[in-house]
Amino acid sequence: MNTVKIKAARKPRVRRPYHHGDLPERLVEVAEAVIRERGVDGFSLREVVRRAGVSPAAPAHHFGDARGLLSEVALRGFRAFGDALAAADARGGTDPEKRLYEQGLAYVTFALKHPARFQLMFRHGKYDIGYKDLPAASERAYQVLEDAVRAAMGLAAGEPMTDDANGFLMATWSVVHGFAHLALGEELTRPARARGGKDQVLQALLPLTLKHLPRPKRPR
Amino acid sequence: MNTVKIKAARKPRVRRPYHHGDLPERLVEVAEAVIRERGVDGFSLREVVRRAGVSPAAPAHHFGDARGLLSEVALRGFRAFGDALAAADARGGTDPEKRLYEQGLAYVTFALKHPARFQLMFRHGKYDIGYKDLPAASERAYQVLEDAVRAAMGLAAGEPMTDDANGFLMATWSVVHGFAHLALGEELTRPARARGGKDQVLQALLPLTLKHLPRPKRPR
DNA sequence: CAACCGACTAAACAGTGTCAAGATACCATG
DNA sequence: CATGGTATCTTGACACTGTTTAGTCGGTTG
Repeated sequence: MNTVKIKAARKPRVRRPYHHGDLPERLVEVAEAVIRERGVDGFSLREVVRRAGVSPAAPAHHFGDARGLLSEVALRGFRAFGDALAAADARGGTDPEKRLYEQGLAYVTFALKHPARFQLMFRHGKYDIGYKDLPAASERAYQVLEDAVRAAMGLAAGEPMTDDANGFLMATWSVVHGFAHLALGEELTRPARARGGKDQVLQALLPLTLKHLPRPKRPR
Repeated sequence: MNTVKIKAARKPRVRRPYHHGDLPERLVEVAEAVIRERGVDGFSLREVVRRAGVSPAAPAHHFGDARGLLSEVALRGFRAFGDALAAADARGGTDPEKRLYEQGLAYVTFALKHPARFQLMFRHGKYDIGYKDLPAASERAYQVLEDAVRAAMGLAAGEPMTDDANGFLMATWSVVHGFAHLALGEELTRPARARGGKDQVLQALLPLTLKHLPRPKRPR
């Protein structure tokens, strides 16, 4: 509500906002709230501007179009995602298998705790894949996984990935990614299947699944 | 273009169509073509009626609203999907591991050969989950997988699924489902990662990944 | 033949994203 | 301190979307 207007006499070069405090920031927050409540498909730029109390054309100058705004949201999602994976990796210490397990746990946990972000991140077509340093943020999250895989397969940092390592990586990634999607799609909690909510999925189903994470060094 | 009008004097009870040959059928075909070309998000009911040459309100009487039409498309997708999995399962013969491998292959192949269908099927919110016998069709596809898992884990048909069996099932499902999603999202074919198109994914990356399908009976 | 009914059209409505003009508030400069 | 200049935002409009309402047509049936 209150627009901040104080503290204008610091440095002359700081780009201070306008009517609205900091509209771009506010728009991103509101956009995230909207997809949190209405889902990625339920997103509406007009709903965002309505909540932010500005005109429908206001976001244009900052983000271009709706895709631009969603790209910013996705970028932040990838940053937070990469952070979560890196933290989990560190939690795994020096044991490659533990690092991968922790990453898998964190992967699914992130997806279930921030479903809107996660679903947007993997819904190309809703945002611009090349937006600002989104490619870097996305690639960084990927690298966290690849590094742990390299350690598990005994590959140095510079060495090229072998076919085996790539297969191992893709299988690991696929398990956690697939589990996240299935859980978010309520596929795992149908009446005929196991029941329970998100907590049950995370605490019971996920560990049962992660027992079957690929193990390195097993030929044929 | 040509509406079929011949052969009207068969049986008096057959519900014969109207202006348009068979509009419901035509709408489903066109709808599938639209999502094939424009993606699930690019779907537009008005584009469908435009191509079918009817008014925007025409689908209402047959399918209610747009969700209804997409539900029918999804239903057919699940039927074809279940058929493909069952055929692959049969191809696996009596070896449980082979049955699961073939199913995994078929799962991803279906996703890459019919991306529009597949993506719609797993995009709840775009269609009605309880539409007609869609639940049955979806559950049937699931059962094909569960049956093979039961065989692999040595469980009889009536026996309840154990935690181990469920974990094994979810892990298997997650790998192929995740791989399909990653492949469709172009995540596996980024410049930094492995290159190549769909064929390369199916022929090179997928086998590398399926090597790491969960193996039954491995405790801890 | 008349009445009926399912299938479709025509027209309209509210909602969407985006664009072209214009107004406004801040900024640096004279 | 006044004065442009410019980034920021508003207003109004446009084309598009899905859905509803009322009406019309086609074919069958009593």
